[in-house]
Amino acid sequence: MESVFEIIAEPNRRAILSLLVSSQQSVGEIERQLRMPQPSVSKHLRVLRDAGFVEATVDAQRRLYRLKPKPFQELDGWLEQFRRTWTAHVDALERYLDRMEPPAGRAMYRETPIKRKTRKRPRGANRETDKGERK
Amino acid sequence: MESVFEIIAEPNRRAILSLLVSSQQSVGEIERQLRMPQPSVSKHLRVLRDAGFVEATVDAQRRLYRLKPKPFQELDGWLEQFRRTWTAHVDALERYLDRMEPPAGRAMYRETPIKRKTRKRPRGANRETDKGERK
DNA sequence: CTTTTATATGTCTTGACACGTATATGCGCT
DNA sequence: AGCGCATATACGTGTCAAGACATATAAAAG
Repeated sequence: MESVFEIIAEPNRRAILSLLVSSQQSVGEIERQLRMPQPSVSKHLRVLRDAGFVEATVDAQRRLYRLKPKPFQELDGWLEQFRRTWTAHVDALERYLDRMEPPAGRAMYRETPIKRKTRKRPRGANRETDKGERK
Repeated sequence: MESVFEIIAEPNRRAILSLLVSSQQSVGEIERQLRMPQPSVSKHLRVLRDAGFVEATVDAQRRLYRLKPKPFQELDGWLEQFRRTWTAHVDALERYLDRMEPPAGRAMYRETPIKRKTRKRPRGANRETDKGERK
């Protein structure tokens, strides 16, 4: 469970993180606000701490947890590569061009001779492209 | 399942998504580049399709998959709430502003410092110890 | 038509993980 | 000392999803 992606896949963990946005919180406060059993909270916090999402300072018997930025930056960095995919009109243009021509100069390292007798865009509607399967 | 976070928790799915950044790819191309069994690719693509990460067009017997923006936007929206937590770190902010110059820009950085006093322990705080049933 | 290519889906197994419950550790107070 | 509060951890259990393998479907090539 090493990757930041798996960490935030858990809804309760995301809830905890969102709680901590406003300010640092103790385990008990999180427990009350999320109405979640304390062992659950502690365990999730443990995961979050190990992953670097939060850190805790000791205040007597309680621990005050607060956010740490690095994993979020990592997430943002990953999202970065997709950003131009959705950034407004540029995206539409690119997709349009992509559809017009086969990936020519784009070849990665695996070049497969795609011989295509019939051209693309078969006239028939694509049925299973979207939903219904079941044959 | 079904949340975008769980979708991208899977490393192979993230690999597929990253592959599709450059251009649309057929299942076979993905299979070869990632060196993973074809049924695996198809299954992951199925999940990604259902979640709206990708869409496919039919080209004869093959399917050409390409990215769709919405789930990424959703992720970005979630990250938004944490951004001020790390905007103290310069490079992330820079990288972000780099992409944000066009008109219709959406405000992303706020300078409202929410400073919270660390609360001292509430004496005799009577919380109702809600024992409500969990989900 | 038969074979080959491309992709989808079904089934079964296995392993990870989240949860509940119980218990342990630590601290402050009287 | 003992008690109560706050948090952590250990254990047993059920669920769900990913992988492997086989098979189904569909279109193209021969």
